[in-house]
Amino acid sequence: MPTPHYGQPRYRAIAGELRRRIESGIIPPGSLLPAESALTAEFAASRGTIRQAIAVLRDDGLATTEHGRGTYAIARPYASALIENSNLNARRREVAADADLAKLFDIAPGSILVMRETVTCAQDKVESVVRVYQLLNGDR
Amino acid sequence: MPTPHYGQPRYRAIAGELRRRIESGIIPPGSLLPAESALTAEFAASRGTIRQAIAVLRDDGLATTEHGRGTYAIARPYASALIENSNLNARRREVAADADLAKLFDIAPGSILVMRETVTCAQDKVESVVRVYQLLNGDR
DNA sequence: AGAAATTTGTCCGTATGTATC
DNA sequence: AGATACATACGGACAAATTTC
Repeated sequence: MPTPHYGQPRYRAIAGELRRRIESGIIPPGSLLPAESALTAEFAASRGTIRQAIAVLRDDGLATTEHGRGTYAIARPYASALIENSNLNARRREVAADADLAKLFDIAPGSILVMRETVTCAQDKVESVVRVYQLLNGDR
Repeated sequence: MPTPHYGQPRYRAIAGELRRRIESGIIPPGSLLPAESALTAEFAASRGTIRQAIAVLRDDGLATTEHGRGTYAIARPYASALIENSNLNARRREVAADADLAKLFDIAPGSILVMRETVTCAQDKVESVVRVYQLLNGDR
């Protein structure tokens, strides 16, 4: 199919469906989601779209993914935040501006900023952590 | 989001930022750059734009890409000298690791890290603040 | 212990539609 | 009109971690 993104994109619809299954217990916490290949078949979507949907779940803290294993459902929709994701690059968070950031952005300390964190690894070790702070105006 | 390519197109600005990280050792030679998806998130740009930026790096001999693996930084004996971003201010500080950083680097919270802070401006306004954290000693 | 299958990670190329400069 | 950019979506291929046989 082409790409008419009327209303809701497909990956969001799929993410919503998977979210329902997790939160309703159809996919119990700690269990594996169906493999990407299975979801591809079930939703008749491309793998990229499925992976996008799963990324939404990860971003919402509803799932974690392990290379070669699969994607696990997570119990609490919140609170785990960043902890399990240290092996994954780029996460978006909203944080309070510290004094320095407040001064730079010319905002009040404690105001909310968007932070994106990227981890660069070399030889199994964390090489550097990059944190990008931005105002959260027109972001999606 | 609109498309204000004031002066410099976005993909060139991103290429410039990545170039800086490579040439400054933030992304050491031989290591992998963050994946396209990670860069997409960090720079809040579309995949096409990120790929364009990486293409610039390849073209400049600063990176090579391997199918299925990723994009590697390449050691460049030359100094950049040429390219842009005079509106970039970087400074170096030593800071204590917060809980997240400590976990990522596998060090004790409160340990000292090097932080380099870069402020990028657009039209007199602070657009984003980038903080790069690295270990003090065993740097390459 | 080793090979094969499974599964996720990443990149490649392409395509459509929308919007702005 | 053309260049830039975003968001979405497809299909294919190779790489790497894990599991299974």
